[in-house]
Amino acid sequence: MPSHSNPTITTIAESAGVSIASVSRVLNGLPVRDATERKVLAAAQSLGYVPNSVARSLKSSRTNQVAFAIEDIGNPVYLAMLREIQPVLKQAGYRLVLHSTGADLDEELEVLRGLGQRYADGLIISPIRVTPEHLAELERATAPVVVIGSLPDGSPVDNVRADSRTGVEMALRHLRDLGRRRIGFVNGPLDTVPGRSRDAAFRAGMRRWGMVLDEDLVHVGAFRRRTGAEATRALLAGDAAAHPDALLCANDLIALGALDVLRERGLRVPEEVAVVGMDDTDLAAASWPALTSVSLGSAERGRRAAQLLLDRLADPGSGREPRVVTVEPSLHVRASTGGDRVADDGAAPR
Amino acid sequence: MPSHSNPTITTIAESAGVSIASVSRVLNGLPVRDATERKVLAAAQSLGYVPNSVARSLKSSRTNQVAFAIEDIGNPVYLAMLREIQPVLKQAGYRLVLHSTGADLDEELEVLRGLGQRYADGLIISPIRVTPEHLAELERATAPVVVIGSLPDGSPVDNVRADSRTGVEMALRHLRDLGRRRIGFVNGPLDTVPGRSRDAAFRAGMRRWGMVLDEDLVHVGAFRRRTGAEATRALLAGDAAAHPDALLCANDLIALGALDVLRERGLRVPEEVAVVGMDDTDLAAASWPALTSVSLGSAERGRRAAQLLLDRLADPGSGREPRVVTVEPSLHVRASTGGDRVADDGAAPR
DNA sequence: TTGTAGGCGTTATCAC
DNA sequence: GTGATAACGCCTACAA
Repeated sequence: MPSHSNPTITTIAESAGVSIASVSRVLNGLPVRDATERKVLAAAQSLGYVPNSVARSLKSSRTNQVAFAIEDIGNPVYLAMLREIQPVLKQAGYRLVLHSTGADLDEELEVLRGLGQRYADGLIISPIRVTPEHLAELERATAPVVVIGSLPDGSPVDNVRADSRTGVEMALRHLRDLGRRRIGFVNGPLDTVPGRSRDAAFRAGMRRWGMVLDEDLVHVGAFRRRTGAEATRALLAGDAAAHPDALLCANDLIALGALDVLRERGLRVPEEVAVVGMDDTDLAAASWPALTSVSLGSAERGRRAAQLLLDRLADPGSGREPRVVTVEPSLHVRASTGGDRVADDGAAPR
Repeated sequence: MPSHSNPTITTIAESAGVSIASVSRVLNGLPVRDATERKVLAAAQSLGYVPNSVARSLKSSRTNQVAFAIEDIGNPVYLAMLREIQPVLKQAGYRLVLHSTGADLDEELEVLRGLGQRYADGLIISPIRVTPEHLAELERATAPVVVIGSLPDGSPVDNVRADSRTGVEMALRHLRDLGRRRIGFVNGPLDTVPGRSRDAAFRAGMRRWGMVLDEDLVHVGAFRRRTGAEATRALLAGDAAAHPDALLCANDLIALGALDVLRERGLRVPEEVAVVGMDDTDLAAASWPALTSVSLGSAERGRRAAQLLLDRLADPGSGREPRVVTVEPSLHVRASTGGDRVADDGAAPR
């Protein structure tokens, strides 16, 4: 039965009748006489020795931890990132420290500053908004940081971006090819990174494919189901001739709300109104009709971010140029725009 | 501009012209002469000093970290736990280390053993299966552990349980009250904790409410959408008189698969077949018809587990009896059994 | 009030 | 090959 207090190399050294240096050597596989090795291993075994990672970290100044900071893990987009990041880090021998900051900018900055405490060797962060304070903290960060989300050119850290512009273009082109011309757009808040970029993408995309943008068909609310419902009600309020024949929703939750109201009004989807969501979360496949959705590649963004960070960590000779990676979007066509009616198998088994 | 190498209390001491002890005292708010305090704070400020948490941990033998280990964060049940655990720990000043073990029992045991490395002050774990090895490791754990999921009586650690028995009873009673008698059951693997307990709960529940259990209406597969679809097809294969008039599905994903096939066959839900899921995930509200689902209180289980652990951590005088907490289930009635047709707002905004 | 010194558990550099 | 011994950065008796 192993003793209950924690054995250290000193304990083992005494027990085995050697010096702590020899114990350390054995435990680290350095050359040692056979007999010594045996004695040490036997003692370690019988005492139930486990190396203390904190002491190791102090000596090596490496924690073997990487932090990942996001606004809310409940958001499927961040969850998708996390699911990719986790195994990549584990594979490389790093533990994952998870920070969920809430919609609080200060907490986000706090995480950035917290790096100075050296509890982690690096950080992956997907900021809600990028303020000058963010850039200042990134500048002075004492450990490698990778940012998921767009950063101004010339920013000092590695950066993994989505391409919502192209993603929205794909969706609009799909709708145009289906003969739709009166495209409604339901967005989240314009003072968030995704809200603003999706708004810009919608405007650019409409122009790109030569469609007329009717401001009456553009609604802004929250990234929630309720917004989708309310906006859709509003869009269906006036003259039928003015109704949209397609809706682009800035995320899947909004699209679900839109579907609720279309169903309630007896409008057929996609025959009368086609609906497209964004982010391609599990909800898209769960809804009925299943939702066509633009994927901005969250999973891949997570994976790429983790790889960039590991790369930095592996190469101590830093000073390299910050790298920018842009992940390709993709369009997943399902029943809500007339695509495949066979449901795909959801992602998360139990 | 702060120097780029890391200032330590030694650096500050030199810069301020005092001893490291004084620096430490100032930083920890111990009584110091005013002038000293000023000098030290000024030096710390201008050098951009941040205390090194590793060194602190080595000295204090507290890491201010808590580990949370689950099979897969993609599983909404574990995600719900995580979402509750995280803020509770943060509030108490602990960082969260996340382990996703995959379906691998060895990795799970590895996490338990890893506690010996002292990288965390405590652990919350929700094991896939509880083997004798698990119990042995729990016995010798060097830090407080809380297990989410049932443990044999007399196990040495705190334990937060679901009550699937009562949850299933609620669902079956609901179906019986709707006049349903031929209840089908679609389950996941029987060699998993949830699979086994849900099977037992179904059998007990049918007995409890005086309904006849027809083994032909019981199907076992995976906890996936495909299983729901396949089982439902099989259940609808024979004589119409033998078809079930209600389906209890062991999780929401299975229920979605059942809905797919019922829709494909033109069977009305709930009029011809009522459907109930389990776990009450976001998918339940997203589906159409929205899914009635049994919640086993994952969120609350997470919260309670975190509280139990904090409790242990706060009270160094340990040796207290292990505590067992059982969380009440609840039934969320929606359209798939004739409940409210108004969709609720999904959980995760963006 | 302040400084010196020892120790938390490891690793690594010396001599022997 | 092995054993003292000095760090790593911090806290804290103890002595001044």
